[in-house]
Amino acid sequence: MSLSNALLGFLSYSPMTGYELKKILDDSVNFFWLAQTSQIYRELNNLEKNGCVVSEVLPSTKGPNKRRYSITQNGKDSFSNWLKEANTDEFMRNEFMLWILFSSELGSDELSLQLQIKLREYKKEYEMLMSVKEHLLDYAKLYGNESDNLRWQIVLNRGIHDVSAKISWAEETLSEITGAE
Amino acid sequence: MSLSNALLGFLSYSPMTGYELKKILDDSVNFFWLAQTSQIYRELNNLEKNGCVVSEVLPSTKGPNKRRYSITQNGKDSFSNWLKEANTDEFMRNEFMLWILFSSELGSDELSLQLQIKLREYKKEYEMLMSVKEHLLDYAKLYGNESDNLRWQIVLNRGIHDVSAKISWAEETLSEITGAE
DNA sequence: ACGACCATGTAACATGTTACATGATTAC
DNA sequence: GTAATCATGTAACATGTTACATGGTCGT
Repeated sequence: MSLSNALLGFLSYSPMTGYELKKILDDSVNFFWLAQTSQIYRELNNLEKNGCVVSEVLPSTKGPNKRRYSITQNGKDSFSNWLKEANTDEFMRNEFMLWILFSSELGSDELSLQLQIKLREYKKEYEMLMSVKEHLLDYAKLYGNESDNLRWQIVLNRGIHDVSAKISWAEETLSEITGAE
Repeated sequence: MSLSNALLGFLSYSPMTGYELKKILDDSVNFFWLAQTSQIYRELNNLEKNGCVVSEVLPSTKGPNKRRYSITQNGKDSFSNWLKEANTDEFMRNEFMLWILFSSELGSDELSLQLQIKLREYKKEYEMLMSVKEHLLDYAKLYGNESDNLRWQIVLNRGIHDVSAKISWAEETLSEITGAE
C-alpha cells in the first residue's frame, strides 16, 4: 500500500508519467524509499483499476509515447484516508548486521575491510543528502507550499541524523577493532 | 536469501525448532531483522529441500511434537559462501517519512502528535536495546566464542547509535515546530 | 475460567526483485 | 560509435504479510 500512496502523493502535486515518478523517487526520497520501474508500472496499473488515477497517452514524434497519470477524486480520498491512519512503520532489514554477526570465521581483517568500505559509502551518502537538499528546494518550489517545504526539511534532517550515526558507529567500531589487535 | 542465512547462522550454533528460531530472532536481532513464524516455517522447508538442513521429530508427552532442524555440511557450505559474498545491503523503507512528507493537509498539531508518539517509542526502543544487551551476553555464553561476542557488541552498538539519532532528531524537530508556531 | 505461551503449519495475497524485450535520442 | 538517458512494459520468481486452523499446558 505504501508505494501506491507515495505515488499518489507525488501525483497530487502534478500529473506525471511512470518514468518521471521513478526519477522523482530516485532523486528525492531515495534514501528512505526506492522502487523498481517494473513495480511502479504495476502499481500505477493497480491504481488505475481501482479508479485512483486515470491515464492518457501523449503521442510523441521523437521517441516512444508517454502515458501520463493524473490523480482522481477517488485517489485523493483514498490518499487522505491513508494519511489519517498515520502509518508510521519504519522497520529496517539490515543484511550487513546479519553478516557482521556471523562473520567471525572470516577473521577481523575482513570485518574491518568491510567497515572501511561502508564508511566510505556512508560518507558518500552524506554528500548525497547535501545535494538532495538542493533538489528538495527545487521540488518545494515547483510543487509544494510552505508546510510541504518544512516537511521536506524534517525528512531530510532525519536522513542526515541517520547517516551521521552510521558514520560515527563505523569510525568507533573501526578504531575499537584495530586498537584491540 | 537473507532470512534463510540468518536461520543457518543460528542453526550453526545449535539445532533448533522453528519456534525457537522465531524466539531467538525476536529477542536478539529483532531491531534489524524480523520474520513471521509462517515465513520461518516456509524457509525451513525450502532449506530442507535444498539439503541445507535436516529435521527430526521429537515426540512429546506434553503438548505437540517438535520438529528440530540441524544444519548439514551442505548448509554450512552454502552459509560460508553467503558470508564470502559479504552481502551488506542495509536499505530501509520508512513509511513514517512518507507520511511526514505528505501530511501537511493534516496540520502541524497532528505532526507534532505523531512525533511525540514516536519519541516515546524510540525511548522504549532504547530501553529495549539495553535489555537486549543482557540477552546478548547469554547468547554469547551459550553458543558463541569471543569473536562472536565482539560482533554482537558491534551490532548492538549500531542499534544504540541508530536509536539515539532518532531520539535527537525527534526532539529537535519537535522543538522546531512548536517553537515556530 | 481465561489468557498467555507452547508448537506446528497452510493458503491467499501483497510486495519487491531480476531478467528480458524494444527502440529512439542526445551528448561526448 | 558508444554510452547514457528517454520511455514503456511483461514474466517469473522471491520474499513478506495476514488470516486461519488446531490443540495442549501453565499460571492466576
